[in-house]
Amino acid sequence: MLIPHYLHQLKLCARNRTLTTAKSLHAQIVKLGIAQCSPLANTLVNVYGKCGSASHALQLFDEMPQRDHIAWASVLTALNQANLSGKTLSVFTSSNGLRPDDFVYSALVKACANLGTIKHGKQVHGNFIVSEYSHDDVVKSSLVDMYAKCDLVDSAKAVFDSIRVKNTISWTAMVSGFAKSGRKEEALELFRRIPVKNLYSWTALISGFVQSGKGLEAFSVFIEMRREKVDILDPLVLSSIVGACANLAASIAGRQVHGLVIALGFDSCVFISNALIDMYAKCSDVVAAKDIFSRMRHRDVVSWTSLIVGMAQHGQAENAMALYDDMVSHGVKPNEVTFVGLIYACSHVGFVAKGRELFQSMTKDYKIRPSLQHYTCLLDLLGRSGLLDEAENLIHSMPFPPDEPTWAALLSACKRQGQGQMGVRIADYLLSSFKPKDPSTYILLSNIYASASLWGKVSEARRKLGDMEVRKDPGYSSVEVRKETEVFYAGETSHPLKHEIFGLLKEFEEEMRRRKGYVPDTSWILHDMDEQEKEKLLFWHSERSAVAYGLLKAVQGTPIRIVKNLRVCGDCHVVLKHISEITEREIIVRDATRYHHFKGGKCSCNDFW
DNA sequence: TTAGGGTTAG
Repeated sequence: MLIPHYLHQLKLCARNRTLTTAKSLHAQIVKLGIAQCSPLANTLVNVYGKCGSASHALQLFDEMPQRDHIAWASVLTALNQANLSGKTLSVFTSSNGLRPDDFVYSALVKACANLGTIKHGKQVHGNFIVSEYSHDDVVKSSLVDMYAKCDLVDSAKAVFDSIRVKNTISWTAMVSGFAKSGRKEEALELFRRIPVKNLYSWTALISGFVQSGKGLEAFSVFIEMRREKVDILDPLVLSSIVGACANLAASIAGRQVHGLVIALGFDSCVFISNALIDMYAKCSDVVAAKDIFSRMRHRDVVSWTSLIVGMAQHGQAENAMALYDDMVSHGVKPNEVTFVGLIYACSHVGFVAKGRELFQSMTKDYKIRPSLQHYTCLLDLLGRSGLLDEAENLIHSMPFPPDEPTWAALLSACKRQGQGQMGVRIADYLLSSFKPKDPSTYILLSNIYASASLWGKVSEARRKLGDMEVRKDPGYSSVEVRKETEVFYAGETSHPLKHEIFGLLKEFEEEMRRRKGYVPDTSWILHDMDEQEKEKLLFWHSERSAVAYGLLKAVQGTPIRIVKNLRVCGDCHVVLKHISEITEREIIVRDATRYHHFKGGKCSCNDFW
């Protein structure tokens, strides 16, 4: 009677993740001398895994005099659950020829999925196919998940089609694969065919859409889910939908979702609070982000990092540094994302020594290998501070081939520092052998050639940009005024308030020309047309109409918040600085890559974008 | 004993 009793108690521990109770039960089992009973030992391994203690599971496994397939499957699963899938594969390899059963196959496939090692994954799949378990639907479900996680959605679909009895789990794995890879129609079609949907299926579709940048689609599915009255028993879907608000910079929707989070009682969940910090920061409301952070009772590295990155992006470098010191003194270890934020902050205020120090500390104190992004951030910092040779040396010494943002960082540094010769040398290389894909790189190239009077090359850069223009999205900006969002497209002249908007912008332009010596910088327009036409295009850039509308309609004294799909051009950047000074209003613009807080004639990006 | 959904950069 003792053994069934302990098995029952241990299963309760596994369900409730109570490690202390598991340890005390383990001690009693040892004292009673029944620890060698293999169902008990295997269940203990399993419980330790579920409670997140891989070391206990592994120790127990090592001490087993005999190991059956259940023991192997339990320890491999425990290692997967503790996020140690590398160890899963090495423990299996050390088995010296264990023939996997269906359970072991599942654990191995999951390990490959977690690690993203498709080479191993295909090997395991091959062995599975020729094994006596080759018809097992559970293993096939994990294979669907593995291929989906490794971006081989068609392979996932092939395995999915071979599953004889599909259940909600296998359907969900496939829906998740399609949604994450941006295959919207297939994801939706498959989702509609799921006979019994649960919260996992809805979450898979919604989060997949968010991850593939389809925030609006995610929202419409979420609304449908609410309409269907699906019980939100756990908060995972909420963190995804908060993320959708963040990516869309949809602050009104974001606040509503925040309200829902509170109403459902998930506001003390760390994951959700982290997502909310990020959402408020991305909606340019750093005060609200700080408020969420300060109310949290438990914070993890993502909580600290989200706020540090938010501050860095909004030009609050000193605050970001102070928060980092605070984080370290709280004993929280920074991760690779923390350092991206910190070095980014340094580059915006020109803290060269601090940036170099952080870059070194990352490797020395925290054993984090710098990624290409860390190098690009450091390169930005060096280039911006005029240390162009050091920046170029860094490009040659880094252990990665430089990508387009890296070259763009060096090029824009050359332009800013007036290093025409170096700029032309790099531009020549890019144009002849690199094949940039970002239109803004061609604008940069064209500007560099123009300042060196190399007109032939200017037109070559323009021609290449022209070739890709067909695919370019039309520019638009949105502005939120009194809980309503108004969208303006570039060149749009059909708005009901067009006369008021035109009048206000004309007034600003005249004042800027008279008092600030403003001359429109038409080098940002690369179409072939006369100067007057170019100035007209600049005048109707969507962010200007949006700002004018905001100034006409928003509550006096409140900041004007703009979200733009493309990057703000250099001329609009100058104009918005002037407008913020003339009107004494704060204008906050989130463009495709950066945040700009215009206030009193200055911008938080320090004219670096 | 095995399979599905979540947060920070870009």
